[in-house]
Amino acid sequence: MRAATIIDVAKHAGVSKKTVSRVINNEANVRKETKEKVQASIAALDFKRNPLGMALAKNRSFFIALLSDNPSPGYLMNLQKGILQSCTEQHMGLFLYDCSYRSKGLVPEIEDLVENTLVDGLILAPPICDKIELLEMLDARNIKYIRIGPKDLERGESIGFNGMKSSYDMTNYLLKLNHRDIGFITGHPDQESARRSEKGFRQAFKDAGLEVDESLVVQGYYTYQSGINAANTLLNKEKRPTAIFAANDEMAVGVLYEAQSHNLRIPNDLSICGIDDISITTKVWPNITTMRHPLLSIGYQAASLLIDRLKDKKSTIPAKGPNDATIIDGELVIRDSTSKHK
Amino acid sequence: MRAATIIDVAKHAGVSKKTVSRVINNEANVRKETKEKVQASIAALDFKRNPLGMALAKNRSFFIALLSDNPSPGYLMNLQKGILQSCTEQHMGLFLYDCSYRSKGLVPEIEDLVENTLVDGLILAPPICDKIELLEMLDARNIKYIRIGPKDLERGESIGFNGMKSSYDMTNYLLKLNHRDIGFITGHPDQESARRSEKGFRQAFKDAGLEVDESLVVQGYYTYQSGINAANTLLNKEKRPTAIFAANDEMAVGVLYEAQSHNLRIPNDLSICGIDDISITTKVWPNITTMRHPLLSIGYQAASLLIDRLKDKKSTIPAKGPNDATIIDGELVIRDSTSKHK
DNA sequence: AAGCTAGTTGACACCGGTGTCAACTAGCTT
DNA sequence: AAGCTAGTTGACACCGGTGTCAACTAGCTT
Repeated sequence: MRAATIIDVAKHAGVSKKTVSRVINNEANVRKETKEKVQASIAALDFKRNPLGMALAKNRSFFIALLSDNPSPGYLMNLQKGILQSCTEQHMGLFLYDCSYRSKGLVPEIEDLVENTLVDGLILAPPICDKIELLEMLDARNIKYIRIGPKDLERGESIGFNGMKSSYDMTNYLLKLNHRDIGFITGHPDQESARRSEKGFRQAFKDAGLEVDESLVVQGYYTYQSGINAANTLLNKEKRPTAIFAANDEMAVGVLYEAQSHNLRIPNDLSICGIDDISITTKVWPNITTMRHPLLSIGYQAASLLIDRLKDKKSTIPAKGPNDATIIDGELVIRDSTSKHK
Repeated sequence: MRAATIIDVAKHAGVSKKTVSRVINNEANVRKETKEKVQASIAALDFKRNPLGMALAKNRSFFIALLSDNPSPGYLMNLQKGILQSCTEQHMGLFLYDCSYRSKGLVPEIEDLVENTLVDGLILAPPICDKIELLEMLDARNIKYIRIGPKDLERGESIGFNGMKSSYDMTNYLLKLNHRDIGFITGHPDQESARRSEKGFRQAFKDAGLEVDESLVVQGYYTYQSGINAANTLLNKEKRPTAIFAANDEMAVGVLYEAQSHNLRIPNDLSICGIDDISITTKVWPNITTMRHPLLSIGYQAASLLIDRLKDKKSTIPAKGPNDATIIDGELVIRDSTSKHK
């Protein structure tokens, strides 16, 4: 049994297919009784609009894509969930595309993706959102995008969190617990967020009139393994830190592992904390103290914003000016991996 | 700059658009020099076929959907990754759909999904794959699907792992480590996989000439929290088990948490193991011993199989008969959460 | 050279919708 | 009643491809 088309409905209702189209799209200027007649026919035939036909006619695919290259699966999972939720609500499809930030062929790769799938817009997760060549290509092709947590705010709209404040707040919390020898594991050197969190960490020390022990600041790369490595470095120092603050949870989980391997009791022997609040932080023992970055909500908002922008595609003028970013504050979530230093 | 269409290419090459179409689709019976001329024009104009036009003409969307309702994010993530990989390779799109197995409106919900997105086929993850009403609806609409790890093998093709054997092997491994008081946390009572793993557990005891202590078999639901609850029950017994075997890793992680809350040293005081080999098993301390179920590979194979079947859609006769399942064996991965019982 | 056949090509309709524009209608004003 | 205007409707072309079928062509056989 073939599905009913717009022509079937038109015949059934005794009107033209254009009129049916008007009713479907809820356009004004359709006489009330005509509208009701058509609606009755739609119900009678169980008509559903074919999205492919519409997409072709409207020259829009009703799909958006999420471009990511994030080392923390938990981070991505939450983001994706939020985006998916918004997409489902608004009857848009979501295309996932996992790319490599460092790949030389990234721009042509995405160009291909855009051409082959005809996505209407893109959501760029960090660090992809900071690939300037990519943004230039998208601008040139006039493809709308929303950046999540970008480095600069020069291009397009974006949504992100106040990474510096998160880091500042967490450091303050540790200082308040009387920790002074705090190990800090930085984020990936390529990413601006890494710089922001380090800044927040240093600012908190400064504001407290304290000095950062540079030997306790260790390079990380946002990955689990880099957390392990950094923790190993820190824990083998003659002067071991009493707390380790990792710039994201993925690394904090690595720190926890390494600390337990060193037979340390958490939080008695060592406090550990991270940033993001990914799900694994409440699955490990002990649960990890973190700054909650509401990734699900951010994904949801980013997708909603993008879909909104796609609706009024006639307006080439951006809805708001550049430098146009929504910044969301993190929230301190105290769990069992941190305690007062005696 | 508008993208080149098939008509542009036709004009450029001085042929009809049908001939261009033939070249694109690599059809036989095109004269060699014509083909080359067209290919030159395609290259010159940087032509890319519009997938929407093709989809509409062919009455196929070139999308498949993954239907899931799985409580373990790690399980799903791996499956999804494998499926996505195959889809990307074969130029198919993937639609994710997270539904609720127990929802009353599931069947109409999926019916809507299928109509609104026109997916060509479906991959059904457990436990969705066992929803008979859903399968009947899909059969009636003649929509192809592949089931992953289904209960029965009556309908369509499927791919799964030998859950009974995995459980049997793991139990044997524990027995070989001299464990006798083994706590077993079952899977979700609705899912056949739960029955199979319990069967394997019992068979191993039987084959070893031992008896299962029924008080150590506790109901679980495949979720992290159910693992915690079950572990709590087991660890508070007067006769505490020396090992706990959870029917999936998600629960095993919960067991690990609870055991550590009870101040137990793993594996010295308690051995813990699970099934699946999801990524978190190598992030917690200590890493968890498990049976590797190559979910990524299974996802990949399932998608490839489905896409294959969609290619010869003329053949309504199934490529192979019913009862047609690929069964993959798990592999014991020994890590740090299990040790010999003294 | 005529006849045949397999190979090659294009005209046309179609997939299922939407946009444009002209024509028609209803209800008002004069 | 004629004229006007805003509201309503449908014919037609189009989005970018593919399927069907008939016509044409090249190269062979007789």
